[in-house]
Amino acid sequence: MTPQKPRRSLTLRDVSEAAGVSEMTVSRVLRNRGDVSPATREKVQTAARSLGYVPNKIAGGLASQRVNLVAVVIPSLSNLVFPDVLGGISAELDDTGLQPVVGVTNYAPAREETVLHDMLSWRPSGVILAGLEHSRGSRAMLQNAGIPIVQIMDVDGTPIDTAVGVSHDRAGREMAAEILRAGYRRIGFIGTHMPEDHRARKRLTGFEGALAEAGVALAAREFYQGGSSLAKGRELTERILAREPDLDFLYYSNDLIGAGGLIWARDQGIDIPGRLGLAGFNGVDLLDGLPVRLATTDARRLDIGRRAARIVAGKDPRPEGGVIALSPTFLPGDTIRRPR
Amino acid sequence: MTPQKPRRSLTLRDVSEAAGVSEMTVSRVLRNRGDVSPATREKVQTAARSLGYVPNKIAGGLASQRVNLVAVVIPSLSNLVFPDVLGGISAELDDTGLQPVVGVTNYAPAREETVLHDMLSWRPSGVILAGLEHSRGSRAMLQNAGIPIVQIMDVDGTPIDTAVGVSHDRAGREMAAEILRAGYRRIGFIGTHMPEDHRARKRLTGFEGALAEAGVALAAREFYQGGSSLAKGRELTERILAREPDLDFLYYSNDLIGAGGLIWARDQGIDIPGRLGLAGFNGVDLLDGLPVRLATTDARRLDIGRRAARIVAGKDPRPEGGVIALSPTFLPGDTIRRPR
DNA sequence: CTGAAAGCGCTAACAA
DNA sequence: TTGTTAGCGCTTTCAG
Repeated sequence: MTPQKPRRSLTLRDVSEAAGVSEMTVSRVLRNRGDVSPATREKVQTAARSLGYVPNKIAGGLASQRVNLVAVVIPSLSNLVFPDVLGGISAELDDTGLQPVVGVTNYAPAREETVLHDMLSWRPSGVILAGLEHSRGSRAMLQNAGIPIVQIMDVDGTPIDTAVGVSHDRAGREMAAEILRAGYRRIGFIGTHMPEDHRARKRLTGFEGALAEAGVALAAREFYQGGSSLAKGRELTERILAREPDLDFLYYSNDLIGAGGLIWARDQGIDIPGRLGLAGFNGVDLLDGLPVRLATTDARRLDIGRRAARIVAGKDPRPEGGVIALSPTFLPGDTIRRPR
Repeated sequence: MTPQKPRRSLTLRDVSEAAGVSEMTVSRVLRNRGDVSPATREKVQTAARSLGYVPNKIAGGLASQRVNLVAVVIPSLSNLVFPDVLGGISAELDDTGLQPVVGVTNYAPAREETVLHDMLSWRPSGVILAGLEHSRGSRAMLQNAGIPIVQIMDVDGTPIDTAVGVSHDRAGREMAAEILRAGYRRIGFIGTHMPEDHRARKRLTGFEGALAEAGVALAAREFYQGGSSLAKGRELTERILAREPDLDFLYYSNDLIGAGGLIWARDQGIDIPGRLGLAGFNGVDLLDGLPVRLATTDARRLDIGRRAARIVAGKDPRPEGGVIALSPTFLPGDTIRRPR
């Protein structure tokens, strides 16, 4: 009942001997495979439990050539964004016997390649990874893996196998349209300076493109290094307005710095959204309790996680053309004037 | 150079044939084990790379009885708290060849047991898990695993093997002392109603204990269900003050709801910290950009992750008595009066 | 420095 | 319904 700390772990053989049946029968009981008489089943379960047997998936995986792991590769955990995606993935994987295993790349392609290599060496049943841009090496590994590969978050590009996400170009364009419709014209942009954050880059490109089509140019831009935070948002907002005091709108590359800017601007007594409008990106509900809600675009993170997981799990078929494009949805909040 | 999608993955044998050496030699090169002549090494590496060979860790793990995985089991990812712990763990594991694998329990003991069972079935080299309270089944599994087990976050109790954390009882007591020293006397508490959040419970117990020793009783308390958010903090703060308008201090069970309360109170024009003092718990730097910094206790999350990882990795020895108690540190912020 | 043989703990496939 | 046999792809061990 209370086994001592064993020198080596228990094997099927130990259970088999304790229960007086073959290893194969034990294996069947423990996996609910094949027909086993209720009596034997009971005997085996009792034996396994009382010994404290924990099956060895390493051996099982090797024998069955099947591993119930799904590799999930994302750039960052501290991002407020990816926990939501993971939530969606876990929720859909929960009843499939598949288990997500998370790897983090810190937006570094070389690290992504290492992480992928490590995860593929466990022969997972599928891969979910953020983004459509990857090193040659990473692409080669993924192509050769012979398992479902779902690239998430972005659909502006060509997937290796399947992509589930939103168009960031479109998200940028639509935000530009909303801002122009509301009558703002002196527009500034504040974003991270990360060449590897392709989605932020695509949003900016789309944003500027749509402005340009309306004959409007970005009046100022401010970039920062390192992670996003409220503090960074305050600081950059102060700086950009010091340089260009007549800006009437600020588009932030994410909600967190946007919220920092919003808090600062309110503290300064700036009339929002009258004198100055603000918008972020993501739709993180962490910030819901602020006295004023920041305008933003919902990046559909939960849905993206769910749909990706459903494909990997085989619940949904691979879509026609390999792409599932969800619609980024504009959330007006309180920081953009209602257009007349 | 550009292999087609293979029906089965490549094996050592494929590389061995391509390079014209034994599988054993290939294995040696790929693991940097034993002596191999530079010429052979080169040949093998070229062959492996050009084929796009990815080693099979399932087979390797079975043969070597060694798996470079560390199971990390935590209650939640969305908590702002655990990403920091994970950061500390990753940082220390990075140069050890060990890889963290994260499992999430949602504060449910039954789920914890399942997650542990699943992770142990991969025969990891160690386990890091949050908390000292576990089901009988979980404890039995951990005791029998025969690998280092490090319980983190808490030290108020008896570890299975090793514990690294802060005393939440002490954190609560120390906060009580600070509040009393600053002259507050009508003190309210706002916290989550989670029987399984033992650390929050211990903080409250310590807090009330220290108040009682000074002859002060909690004047009001308010509990909530579900996750923490700024919005919940606003709402509960409003409610508790509606019920007990003469409270002069609010102690929150975490920074996020504390910040929600702070924002609401400032919006109401309440004088903080004069008329009302506030404090949270954790020291999450996400909130650093708020115009007023919430008083809190730094729970030493990063250090906890690092120290735990060092022990699992064998960089540090298991401490005398099995417990590493870090000091929770009071951060005064701007929401508590400076004592005269 | 390199190779051959044995086997890690389990499951697929078949036999009884 | 249960058992037997033959591996899964690697690494350990020992021999050259």
